[in-house]
Amino acid sequence: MATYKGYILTRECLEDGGRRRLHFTGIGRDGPFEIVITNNRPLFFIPRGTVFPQRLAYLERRQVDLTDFTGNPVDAVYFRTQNDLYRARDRLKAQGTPTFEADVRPEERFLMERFIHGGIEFEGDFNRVGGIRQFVNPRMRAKTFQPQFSVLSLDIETGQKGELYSIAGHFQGRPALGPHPDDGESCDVGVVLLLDADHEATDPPPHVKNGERPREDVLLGKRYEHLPDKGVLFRFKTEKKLLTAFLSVMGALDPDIIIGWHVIGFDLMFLENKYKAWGLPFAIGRAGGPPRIFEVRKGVFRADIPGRIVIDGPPALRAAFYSFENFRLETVASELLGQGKDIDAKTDKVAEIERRYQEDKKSLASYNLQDCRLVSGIFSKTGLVDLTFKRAFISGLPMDRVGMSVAAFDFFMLPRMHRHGVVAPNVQDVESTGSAAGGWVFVKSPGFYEHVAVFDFKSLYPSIIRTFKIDPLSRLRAYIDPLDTPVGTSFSRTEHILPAAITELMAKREQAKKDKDPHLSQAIKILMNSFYGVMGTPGCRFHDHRLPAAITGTGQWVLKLTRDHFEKHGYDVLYGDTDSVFVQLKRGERFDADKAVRKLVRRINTFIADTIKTAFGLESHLELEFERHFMKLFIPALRGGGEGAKKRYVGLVAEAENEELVFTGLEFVRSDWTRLARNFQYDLFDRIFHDREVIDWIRGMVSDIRRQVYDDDLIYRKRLRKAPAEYVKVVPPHVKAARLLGPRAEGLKEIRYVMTQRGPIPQELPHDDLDYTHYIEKQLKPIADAVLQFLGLSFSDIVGGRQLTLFP
DNA sequence: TAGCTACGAGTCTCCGC
DNA sequence: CGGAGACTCGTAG
Repeated sequence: MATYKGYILTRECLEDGGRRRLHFTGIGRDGPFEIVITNNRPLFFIPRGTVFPQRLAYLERRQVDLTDFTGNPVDAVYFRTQNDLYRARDRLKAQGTPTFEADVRPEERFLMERFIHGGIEFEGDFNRVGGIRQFVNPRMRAKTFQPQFSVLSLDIETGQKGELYSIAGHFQGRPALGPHPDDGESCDVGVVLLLDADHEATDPPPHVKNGERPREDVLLGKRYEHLPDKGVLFRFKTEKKLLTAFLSVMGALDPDIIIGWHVIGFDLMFLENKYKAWGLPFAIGRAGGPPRIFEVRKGVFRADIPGRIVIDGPPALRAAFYSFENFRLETVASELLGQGKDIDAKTDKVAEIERRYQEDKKSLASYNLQDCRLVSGIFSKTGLVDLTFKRAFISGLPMDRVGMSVAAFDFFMLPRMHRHGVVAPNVQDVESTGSAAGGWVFVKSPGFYEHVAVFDFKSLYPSIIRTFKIDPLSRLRAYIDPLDTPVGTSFSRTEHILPAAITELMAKREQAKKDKDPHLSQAIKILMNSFYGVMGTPGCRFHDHRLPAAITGTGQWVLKLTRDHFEKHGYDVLYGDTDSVFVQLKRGERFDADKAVRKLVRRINTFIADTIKTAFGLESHLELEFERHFMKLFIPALRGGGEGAKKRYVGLVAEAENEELVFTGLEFVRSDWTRLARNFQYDLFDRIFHDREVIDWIRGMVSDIRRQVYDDDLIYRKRLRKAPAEYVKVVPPHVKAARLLGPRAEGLKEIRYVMTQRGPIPQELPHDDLDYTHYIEKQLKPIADAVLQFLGLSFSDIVGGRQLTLFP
């Protein structure tokens, strides 16, 4: 028996005819493998002493040294199949008996109990099944392994009547078969399969049958044409031949990861239907298996493909906190790569695809392949595959589910709770225990300030969890050596799980920063920050609102402590939000601010550590950091009155040669204000912070608006969170606009509209009667007055009141 | 096939006058 | 007709 290392890509529990097995697919140095586990039995827990209902099908009931959350002992009950388990759970529920952890997916449980985060070392013999090495019940243990993924960027073009025009793929990695099948070198190649009834067809590459590896070298087959940039084009007389050839291409390239743009909800779903319509198996999985594609929520799709992972560009970018004006491929590509598509946004995309298909099929093929390359480029530039891998590596979740915070918490917490003798309830049985307050926000007075230092606590909530031992176990065991948090709720000083985990994660994160591994660092940050959130939702089996309440309440206490300390030492603390304080530097400190803030940070951290030591007998892991120095800062008043507004400010940062305006919460950063307003606000503050003239400039803006100079900047953009007809209580302007689109508004998620004499009108409808007065009054005036009032000026005075109140 | 709360602004709608 | 409050969205952290 040999030992292997590898990485698990997919995991599932398969069950048919009473036969049940866990199925893991992955890749190692020697290519793909699958692991089948047949000797694993599903289980849940029940209260000890429970009497089973009649004819309950189970294998074994065993006393175990575990209790539920209330400390009552439980038994483990084992079943032959998952179906037996679910039936038993339901029958027990019907007689009022709770079950525990009956909803934990068995394949996840298998991995989490072994602390396997994808990387494994395993020992056993294999058989070749479907061309893939299959190991049955090998010995397995966790072992770090980072594979070189092969990635296929996939995109299709379709006709208006639902024809499949072409399938394109840009492949990077080591193909199963390819230009260099023997030496296993990495390659970079584009393939387009094109429907062309008139062209003399090339022979389709040989179909890969189930259980067989392709014998031909598809990419170097004899009859193909070249496309720019290492692309090859195959033409097919019929859709059926094209679809068949695509299976061969998938078999030959054999990618680990499929990427694309809405690739699941559009491309894969479209293809699935096509294969079905032609009576062909949609066998794009490893060893020829079919994918399962489904809509998880409205507009959110998932694809489970045997042996492969699908990562869709837009949701993956969102999860990594990228933000763009919109998530169209051309927008994101031009932003990240500085290039657009072959067909630019202004032309009618559908018509252009149609034209190319009719007149110049080869150019359609190039276009199709170019989209694939754009997606590849976006993934490369952002490192999305690596980030996704690192998130999976840190959380234990599969790469296509890394965003699932509750699942990540389960994966971490369940096995550790078991080792502390506790089992958790089913999620279904969790009820909300109440809600918790959040962060504390304060603001002193609105207006202009100079030399403001911003400090914030590094990972505040994770540090609080670590310092005050806040987690589900320490709450359950609060009777053992208790400590009281500043909000009163008590926790055990000695019995806890999360604090040590956070200590470890923070250390790993420091190391990742040293190692220049930003994705690992980001993955750790995301996971640590999710702990607080999940404990506050009844969708998490460990929910107890006292946990997040203790975290946020302690956060508020720490922030107040910090502010008070600064004030006691004679500083004005102008503003604070959750984990930050804005401190006015003293006159003497302004010229060597670096030195001053270093000293302040040292002093406050010592003070906080001393306070926590004295008051709670705990070692502080809180760390205030210097964040930035605003040369100038403006805090607006509430629109309604004299108070300062929270979560809204703009500051001027100047470091060496570089200067930057930082807007927070203001119109400039809000996507639902017009470009006119956003540009106006930026330029206005740019002028004011640099003591430049504003009065004539504002007058000029106003007159230019009426002279139609800014007509392209007058578009409002707003999301529609419901269908237009579903807004029954109030009908806001963007909904009014959407309704004018009639059936065209179907499924519309976002509307762009302009304000006309007739009211809001969708951008795509004729509008030659723009309401300039509206834009001056509603987009310029409020932005101007928010700051002018502090300069003894007013917008109306500047532009002349009559001009505003009189309709032209 | 469910992380959290705090906050501001604009507009609409209702209600009392 | 004016004010209050609800609704909706987008944002900070």
